[in-house]
Amino acid sequence: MARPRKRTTLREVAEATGLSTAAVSYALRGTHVSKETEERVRKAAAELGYEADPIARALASGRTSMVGVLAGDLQDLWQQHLMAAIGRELLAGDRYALILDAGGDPQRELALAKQLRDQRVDGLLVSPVDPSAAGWAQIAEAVPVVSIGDSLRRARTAGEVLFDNRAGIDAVLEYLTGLGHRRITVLTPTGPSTPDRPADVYVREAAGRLGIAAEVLPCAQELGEATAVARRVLRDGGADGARSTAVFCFSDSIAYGVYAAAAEASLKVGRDISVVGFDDHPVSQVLTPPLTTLDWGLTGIAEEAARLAVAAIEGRRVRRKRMLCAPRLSERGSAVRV
Amino acid sequence: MARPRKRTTLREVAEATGLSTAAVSYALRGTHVSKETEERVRKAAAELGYEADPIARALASGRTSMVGVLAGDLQDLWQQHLMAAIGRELLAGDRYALILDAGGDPQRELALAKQLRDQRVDGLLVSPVDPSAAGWAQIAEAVPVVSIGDSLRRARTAGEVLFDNRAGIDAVLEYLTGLGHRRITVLTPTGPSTPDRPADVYVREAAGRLGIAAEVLPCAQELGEATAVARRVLRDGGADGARSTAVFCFSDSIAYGVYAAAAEASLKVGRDISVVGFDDHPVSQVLTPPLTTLDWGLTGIAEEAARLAVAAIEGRRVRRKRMLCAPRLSERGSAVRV
DNA sequence: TCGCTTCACTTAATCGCGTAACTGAAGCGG
DNA sequence: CCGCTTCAGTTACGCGATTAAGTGAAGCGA
Repeated sequence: MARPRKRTTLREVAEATGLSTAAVSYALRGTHVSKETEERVRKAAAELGYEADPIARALASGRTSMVGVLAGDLQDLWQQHLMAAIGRELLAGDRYALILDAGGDPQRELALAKQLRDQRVDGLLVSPVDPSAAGWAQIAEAVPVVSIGDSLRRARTAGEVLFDNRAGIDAVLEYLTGLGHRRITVLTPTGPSTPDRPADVYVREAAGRLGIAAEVLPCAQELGEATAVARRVLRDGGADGARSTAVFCFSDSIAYGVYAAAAEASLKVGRDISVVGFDDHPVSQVLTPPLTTLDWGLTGIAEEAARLAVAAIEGRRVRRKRMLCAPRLSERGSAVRV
Repeated sequence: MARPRKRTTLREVAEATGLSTAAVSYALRGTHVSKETEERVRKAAAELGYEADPIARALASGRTSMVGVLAGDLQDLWQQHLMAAIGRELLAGDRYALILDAGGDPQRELALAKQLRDQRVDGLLVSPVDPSAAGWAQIAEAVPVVSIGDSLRRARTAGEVLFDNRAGIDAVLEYLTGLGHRRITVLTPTGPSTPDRPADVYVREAAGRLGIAAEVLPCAQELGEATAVARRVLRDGGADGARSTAVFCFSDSIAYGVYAAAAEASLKVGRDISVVGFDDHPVSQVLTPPLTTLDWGLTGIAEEAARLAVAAIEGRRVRRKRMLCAPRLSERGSAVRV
């Protein structure tokens, strides 16, 4: 039998079995027909190599078996890591994960989200660039959305996996204070529009409480730029000219930039300068010294996000739509007593 | 005007303008109609917030504006990096990149490729797990496929971006030999079925020519496993009990594992042991010491792959369907004279 | 003025499948 | 034996577009 040029359609199966297309459609779903015809249809379908066209099915039924996964910015190593984990998690549950990258652009983020919705993805996981955008509302009412890392406050989402940033910030600053640091530089990633992440507020609060000085600086995720910023920090010191003894980076990527800048300046991380990261990327353990950072349980995050999405898709109620991840300080060698 | 519950359809625009759906369809494409009606239709469409349903359009026309990007294994940091770069590249050309992860499974790889084809992606970029699978042929005759890193030898692809592995291997082994190394361990990533990558052949040839001993060992990409393998290598030495003075890793990920194992064993990379990587992941520059590795020009790869795919989609002929990337040895601090 | 082309649309078919509504026969209790 | 339910299919329509083919009017040269 020569390989068919075009794909086999439902109609062809129907003709082969002498049934109507409807009967075949029902049969393949196992409802509405007798056991024998179902068997007969299945056999014919297998012989003809029939597989339902997902596009036609999506148009008719409005459903697919795909889940959209929208990354705010795939430049960020940790997001790459997270997306890969989510993809695997969903695939394990027999759903295809379509991963898209908004490239840090809020406009594009919404455009892609709409595109995904229009593709009839059954669910949408998003690690948002701009969680406060109004556009999320329209999207969330057309498809179950699970957000990761931030609440989409203007939308009714199907679930959230959040990080207890305050706890993480407190833990790190307390840890550093305990090691004797009194002047700390904090590097926070800043996309084009993240107007409402209260990270710097938390930092200031904690610093006040602990009686230490903390200077918050924005810093891009991309390694080259992060290195450039770190270079300035290590050279120039703070606003008043005094140099920090520790740098607390809100993403491990940024911390890598600090490592690079430190090496350039012949400063040894874990001796001349202390560095702490924020999200435990796998690479962090192989640095010299290994990066002290926060472990949020990536696997758990991916699992939970997938679980929430799948539950929403299947119309199941879940007990808790919001998971708040607690950080664990993964103490390695990059921060030392001063 | 209340936000419409459902999306506006072509028919609604037609009714609003008193035209037929066909006229509207033509008008929006700017063919077949008068200037005035085109303008009128555009205005009405904008007012009603009409956007064509991509699913319906795909069913009717068989086209979308999406390109599938299939990663062999997103565990691999370099592939994460590559996929992100490709995604950005395509997005810059106004096409959506759907990134999928085969997770290193050849079966799944083909299944996902078919899924993508059925989604009517206009093109497919793939960094294959199993380039010799017969299934690629069927896929490539339904959609233009551009492969990256390996030839899909059983399929007629629209283009290829290959790496001159032999040149890379020669360059590294010559470099290491020049530094005085005579016994080198080579760690190659081995998925479930990569029967036909002649890397070890190249290694043996080069080793013979250079008069050195090279032992080739398979090694997973994942950092934990890579570290475990490296641990054994550093402890046990080669088959005859002698320890290599250099480790040549066929991916930077694996090299990171060697760094970790070396640190555990209190060996200093770039002094007690030399390490060379293969693909210049951004992180490689921030390691201590920075990893000596091969630079294949990632940006160029992403650009070229996207260019080939887009050309094929638009039916343009390209002069050279095959690009062979030459490596540049990026000499940093991890390999030293012995 | 006739016939032919061009223009500006409309009609209608199609893409491949899902599903509500209908039909005819069988089963069955009363 | 009748009316009702159930079963096993069928008919027919819808999903929301694209697009080939058809149609009537206007334009135009001879």
